[in-house]
Amino acid sequence: MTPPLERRQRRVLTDDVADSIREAILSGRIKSGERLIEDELAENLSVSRGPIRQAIFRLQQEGLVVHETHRGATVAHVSIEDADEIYSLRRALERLAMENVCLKATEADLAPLDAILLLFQSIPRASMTRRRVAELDIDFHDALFRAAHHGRLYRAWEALRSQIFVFLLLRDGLPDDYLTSWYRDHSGLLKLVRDRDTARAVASIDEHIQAAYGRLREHLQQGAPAAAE
Amino acid sequence: MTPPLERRQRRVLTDDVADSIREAILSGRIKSGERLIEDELAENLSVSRGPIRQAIFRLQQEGLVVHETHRGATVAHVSIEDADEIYSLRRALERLAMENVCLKATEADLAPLDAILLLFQSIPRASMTRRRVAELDIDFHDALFRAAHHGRLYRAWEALRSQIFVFLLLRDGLPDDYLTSWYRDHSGLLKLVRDRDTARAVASIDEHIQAAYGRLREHLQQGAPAAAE
DNA sequence: CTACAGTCTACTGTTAACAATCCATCGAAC
DNA sequence: GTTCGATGGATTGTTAACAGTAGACTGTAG
Repeated sequence: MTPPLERRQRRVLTDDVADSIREAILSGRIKSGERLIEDELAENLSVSRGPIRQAIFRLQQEGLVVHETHRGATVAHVSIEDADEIYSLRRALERLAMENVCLKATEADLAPLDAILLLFQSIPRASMTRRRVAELDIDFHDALFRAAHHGRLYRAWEALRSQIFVFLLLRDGLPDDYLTSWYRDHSGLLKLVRDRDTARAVASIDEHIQAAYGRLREHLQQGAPAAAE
Repeated sequence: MTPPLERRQRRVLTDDVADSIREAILSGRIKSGERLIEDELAENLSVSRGPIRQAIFRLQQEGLVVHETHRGATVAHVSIEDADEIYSLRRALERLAMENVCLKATEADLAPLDAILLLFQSIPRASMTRRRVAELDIDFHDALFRAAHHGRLYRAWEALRSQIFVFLLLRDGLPDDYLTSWYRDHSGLLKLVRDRDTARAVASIDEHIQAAYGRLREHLQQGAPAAAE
């Protein structure tokens, strides 16, 4: 068997820029609705406008940014209707992903999932932050999508990933039972995959996403609007 | 009711360039696997490399082009595994679209669908080309996705649309029964939507996509490989 | 005070020149 | 002959200057 070592994509300025801006948005340093001015960003990051523009288009593709011709880019709002769109699409994608994972994933594909669960357990609850859980959550599902061996599906997921991350960061409390059920749910999913029990795995992830959406809806409706205007 | 006249997005050079290159690929003027050289395209289209680059990234997003850092872009191949990916993802998307259409589409959203069916009937069979049917087919489904009022779903569809179009163009025959069933299938779908019969509409479009995939598979397996190397 | 037209500024869209990278070619060493 | 490393040309990544647009601002008329 040929070792499948892929050509490592060189990192290019646009990549760094996109990471920086994404991080600034996710960390809240740039707030929802705020304009992204190319010159300004170029100055801050000591880079010309070319890579900035490309990065902005990429972030638009990720749904973090809205771009209008001749009017510039602004950080996207996330309303409750957006949550509806995001989670309904996510549900369809994760179902398909799960089918493919059960069918095609090798043990090597599943190793990262184990690693994430292990990492989760190794972190003392006291030092577990909302952000940390969100990262592990996204990483877990990302690994799942990778394990599906379905390039186009993975790219559709990429267009949603950051937006989901935003929602995961919204809640600020970290109830103890949430952490327990987080581990139970995810390791349960992994177990079903290892059993290659496609039907139940799909049903289970469907339920998983729906539950997440339910919690989010509840939070959005009672709490403040999703993001400040 | 406020007239929902949206701000019309100004067309910008990148848009024209993307259209030109897309058309060149779809019409076969640039063949699968061929390189897209920025300078060359810039010269041909009398435009600088900036818009060319953006257009290439957009086409990559549409799946028509593969881009590698420092190595340039080439027209994507479509193999039988790609067909698998494309149609499985398409199936998931169209199901979700159909759900939303049955739930949310207004009569105004459905008018374009009527128009397409009417147009189909108005074209004499003798002058019906493979390309023409393919366009009507894509337009029909595009209108369906629009009617779903689900921005993110629509964008996921956009990332697939051109690739599906490529497949539709592959077959060269146009059997008479294909044309009859084309009309029957599509008008049947529209009828179910008008009845707001979500369950059957979803089942029906699912079948519709699966059948299309079946025909494609058959063609790919017996005929030549999907595209010349 | 409100509505409208003209100007002005800040910003995006576009261009062309510059820098860095890849890959094919060639030659030398083994 | 084959493998390895250097050289050069072709092509992409990056930059900075130029061109055009949208929206704010001013002033004027009603």
